[in-house]
This record gives sequence, structure tokens and C-alpha cells, in this order.
Amino acid sequence: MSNIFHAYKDKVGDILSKMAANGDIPQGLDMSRVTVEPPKDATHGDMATNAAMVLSKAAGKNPRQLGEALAGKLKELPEIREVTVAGPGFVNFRLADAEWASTLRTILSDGIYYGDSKMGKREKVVIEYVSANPTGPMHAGHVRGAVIGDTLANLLKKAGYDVTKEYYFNDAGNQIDVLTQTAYLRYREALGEDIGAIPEGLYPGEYMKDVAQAMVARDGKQWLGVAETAWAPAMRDFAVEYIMGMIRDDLDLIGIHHDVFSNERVMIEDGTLEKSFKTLHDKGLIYQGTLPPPKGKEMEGWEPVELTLFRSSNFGDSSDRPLKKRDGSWAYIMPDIAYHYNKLQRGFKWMINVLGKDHQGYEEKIRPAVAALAEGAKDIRLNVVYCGMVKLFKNGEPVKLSKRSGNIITLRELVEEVGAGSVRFFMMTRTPDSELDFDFTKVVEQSKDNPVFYVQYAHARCASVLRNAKEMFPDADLSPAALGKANLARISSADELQLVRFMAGWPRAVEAAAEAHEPHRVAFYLHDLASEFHGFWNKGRDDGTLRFLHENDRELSMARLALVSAVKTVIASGLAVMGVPPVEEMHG
RNA sequence: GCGCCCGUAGCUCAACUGGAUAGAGCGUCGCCCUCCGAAGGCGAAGGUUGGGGGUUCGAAUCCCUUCGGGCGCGCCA
Repeated sequence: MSNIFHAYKDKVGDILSKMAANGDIPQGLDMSRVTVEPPKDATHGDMATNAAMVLSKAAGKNPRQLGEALAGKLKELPEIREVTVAGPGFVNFRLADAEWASTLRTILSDGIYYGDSKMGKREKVVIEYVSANPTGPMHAGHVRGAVIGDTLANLLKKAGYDVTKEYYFNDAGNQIDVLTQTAYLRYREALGEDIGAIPEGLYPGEYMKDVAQAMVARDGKQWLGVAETAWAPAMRDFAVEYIMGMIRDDLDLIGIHHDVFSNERVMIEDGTLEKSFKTLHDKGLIYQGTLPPPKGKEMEGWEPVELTLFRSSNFGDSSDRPLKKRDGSWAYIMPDIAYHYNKLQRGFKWMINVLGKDHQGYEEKIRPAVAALAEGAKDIRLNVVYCGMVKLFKNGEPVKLSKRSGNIITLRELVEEVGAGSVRFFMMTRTPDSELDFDFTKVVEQSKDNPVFYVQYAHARCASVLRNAKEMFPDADLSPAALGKANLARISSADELQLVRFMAGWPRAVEAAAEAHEPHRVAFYLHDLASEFHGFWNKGRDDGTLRFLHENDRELSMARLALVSAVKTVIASGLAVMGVPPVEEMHG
């Protein structure tokens, strides 16, 4: 357990237990609200506990009094240097320098795994993201959800969960029929036929020509002049597989690799769909009925019709939902219900879906079904993380996108223009559900306006110091393991300790971000850490004694290099969660 | 009409999920390179957290209400 705040919370807990045993406070108080956190203002101390305020009422004491009692006990611990009671009853304390030296050694020995937590207790969680249907290459609009999902998955792994990254796609609905028709048209074109303009309603993208070319290469002319029932399945399967291949390649460009791909057709073919429907049916949750017209919304051509309905209103939904269309075929939601049933069957009790904000209606339909299928299990969790839309800008001007004219920006173009690392980082600079302005010009800019650059620059500076150190002390072993043995008592200035203190917060930041499902916090943490580092760096410019390297004081140099190496490590650890490779050197 | 999200500095956003004096970046103004990377840093100015009420030791955060914005609400995915 590397989270130092947990360690001190335990210490506070021990003291409170002893106080209870001594009769200083009542036995059996509810400790669940007691926290040990860094105070907002660092001048208050290294850590603060709210114990006195939270417990005062139940203990029948005033918070200041209780705080003083707690402070007295804390003072007896050798690892605590100073204790004060402040404000309404906060107990603030400072740690002995040796504690920070030990934190530094932990970072150096844990390396990129520093910040790993056992919080998740290996609990299984399936996180579904991207889930674009195979109708074309990934475009810019898919990227936000992809990056948020992947980073969240990485974050939950780091926090100790057993994470499965999953991609689900529909390969049996209307979209796929359109795809099949388009593919066949392009196939005929590839074999020399003049097809004219692509008709309205089909996919106009040039990539469909590639699909057709590949089909010709495989099957030649064999599908010309045969019945649609013959070519359609072949064309469909080929196109779906080809485009899924494109999508996988696109995802690979930004370092995203799913563990499991699930699809609608399999749900249908292996009977999962039928089984999930039957399960609902056997529970008496399916009936034939007619829904009232939707309120407050003009429905053109609405007419009452009897459909196969699911009693989702039993599970908190505002109305029941049709599972079959008028013609008796499945409504789109049914395969998705089956897919969630499949997740339950695989033993997942926790499911996270990362969706675009425009899919908000999806959740209220799927949640009741999951509740119904969960066999009354109380510990089934379904979380939906909504991602805001991305608006693209160039030189401050919005980039106009139009699917019809084929003017879309693909993920590949995005990555080729600004780089995978920048794309990933930049997408993480807002809370997931807020809209994001993505300005190409800014993202490639090499200045502090660009958070990606700012963080990378700090990492590069660390690397640079280590390179310079190698020249100054050619015989020195500058590996993290060796630097961990330096005399870290030499790390003693307020600015250095502040840096260590901030890094001690990384495990805590990981846990908080994982718990809140807010991967963007990793980006903010890294930006703040970079800021602390740049600040310290510049102090060395003004005050020579604060520089990292001192030719005539090898001991101090090694201690400071340990600090630099630790900063480099923590930045790398955070970038790893974000799927961004750290850079050793900047080139301009 | 109903449901979800949001409203914080001139702009774009944070705020460790209820903590202490609400913080960054941009923009504006001033300062710092003989010195490990100035692609940086330091400082100044800028706020009734949309308005009103409530809950409690304590509210940007929770509840109610009101105003303003975004999204979604049969058989499209």
C-alpha cells in the first residue's frame, strides 16, 4: 500500500480506538466519515484530519477540545513533527523529513507502478467503449469516447480492478443492410460498371472502394448476375470484417486494444438473444399492448399499434418499451439487452458503458432490462459515462463537418496531423461530459498553452538533468535503485519537500479519479506536478544553491537526482495511464 | 409535458465528492536568461460560484424553488 494518507488514517484510527478504550471518548463511534487529507492550503501542514469535527457531536465534546486531545496523542508519534488544531477543529500535522525520504525511495523502487492501488480488490469490471458500428473508418467524433474509455480502463486497472476492455458492434441491423448495398454497388463499379453517383441513403465514402477492391481480389466476378440472396450474405460478411479491420488499425494508431469484441450476430446465432427474451417472458414481463403517444412531441404519422412490450416501468422506467417492431422483427434494443445478459452470464457484476451524450436515451432503456435479468441480485452495477462532443477548430475557426459531402475528419488524419500522444492527452483535459474544443493549431503548439507539451517538457527536462549528470559524474550509477540509496536527508529545502509532498499525493489521485470515473483528473494532476517542477527548476536559475547538480557536492547532487528521477517516474506513471508515451528530449 | 446534464474571473475550465482565504491557463499589465533546456518562471489585476430559500460545526458541492443553456424522450442505431 503506497498511499501514505491511508497509512496515517490508520494511525489516527488507532489513536481514536485507544482513546475510546481509555474512556476519553465513547466506544463504538462511527468512524466512516473520518478522513485524512492534504489541507487545501499547504501552510496548514502536510495532512489534516476532520476527526474532531465529525465525532464531536456523538462524543458529546466540542470539536476544539476533542481536537486538542487527539493532537496530544499524535504528537507522541516520532514520525510526526508538529501538530496544530485550527479553524473549527481541523487537526493539522507535519511529517518528519524522514517520512518524505521514505516516500521518495518508494517511488524510485516502484517505478512506473508507483500509485498502483489495491482498492479494487481484483473485482471484475467490464468497460465497453468505442463500439462504433462497422460502417466506415473511425472519425474524429469517435475519438473522445475511445480515449476516455481506454484511459478509464487503464485507471481502474491501476486502482486494482480486474478490467476487461470490450467493444460491441451491431452487425445485423439496418445500417448493415445499407453497408451491404453500398459494398455491392462499389463491387460492380470495381468490375467496370458505371454506377454514377452513390444514391442518397448509402455510404458515399471512398473507403467503400477499398472494400470492393478487396472483395474482387478475393472472389473475382462470382457475385455478378446472381440473386441478392446469394451475394448479400457474402458481401455483408466480407464488408463487416474488412471494416472492423480498418477500425482495429485506426484504434491501434492511438494505442487502443480491446480484450473482447462482441457482436450482435453472435448474440442472435448462439441463442443468447432468444434466451434473454425468454427469461424476461418467464418472469411475466412481456405482454402485447399499445403504448400511449409520446407527450409534448409532435409525432408525424403516429398511430396506435399493438407491439410486444417489456414491462420496464416495473423497474423505474417512465414507460414500457417495445422489443419487437410492427413487422415482428427485433427492435434495436433487444440485441443490446441480450448483450448485457451475456455480460451477466459471464459473471460481471459491474458494467461500465462509455457513450456519447447523444445516446442518453439508451441508458433508461437498458437499465431496467439489466435489473430484470440480474435475478434480483442487489450488487449488480451499471454505470454510464457520458462523453461530450468535440468541436474541431483550426486557427480558431470551427471546422465544418458534413457527412453527406464526405467532409469528415478521420481518426487517422487527426493522428497524422497532431500525433497520437497529443490526441490522447488533449481529449483528457476536460471532465468527460463537457464539450471540448479541439484546436489543431493549439495542440501542436510547443508552449505552456499546450498542456501536453507542458507535461512532456517537464519529463524531458528531468531526462536532460540526468544526461548532464552522467557527464558530470561519469562513474556514477544513476539508476533509480542506486539513487534510492543516496543520502536523502539532503533533500531538505521547503521547495524540494513540496515536490515530494505533491508526489505523495499520486496514489491518492489515482484512487479518487478511479472512484469518480473521471480519468481527466490524471491529466490535471500531471499538469500540476509539471508546474511544481518547472517552478522549482526556475528557482535554481535565481538561486544557484537550488540547482540540481553541484560538481563539488556529489552527495547533494545524488540526492537531488533522486528527486528528479522520482518526478520523471511519476510523470511516466501518469502518462502510462493516459496511454501517452513520455518523451526524453524535445526537438524544435 | 417528462427525464438527465450543466451554469464558477472578460474567455476556456478546475476545485481531492461536504472542509479552512474558490484555483489554473488564455487575455491585460510589470519583472526574471554570463547560470542544469526562457519551448520556462515570478508578480499584479480580475468573483455575491445565475437568483432566492433550506439542511449543519461548515455548501460551488446536498434538498426545494426560480431563471438561463445543452441533450434525450414509440417500431433509428
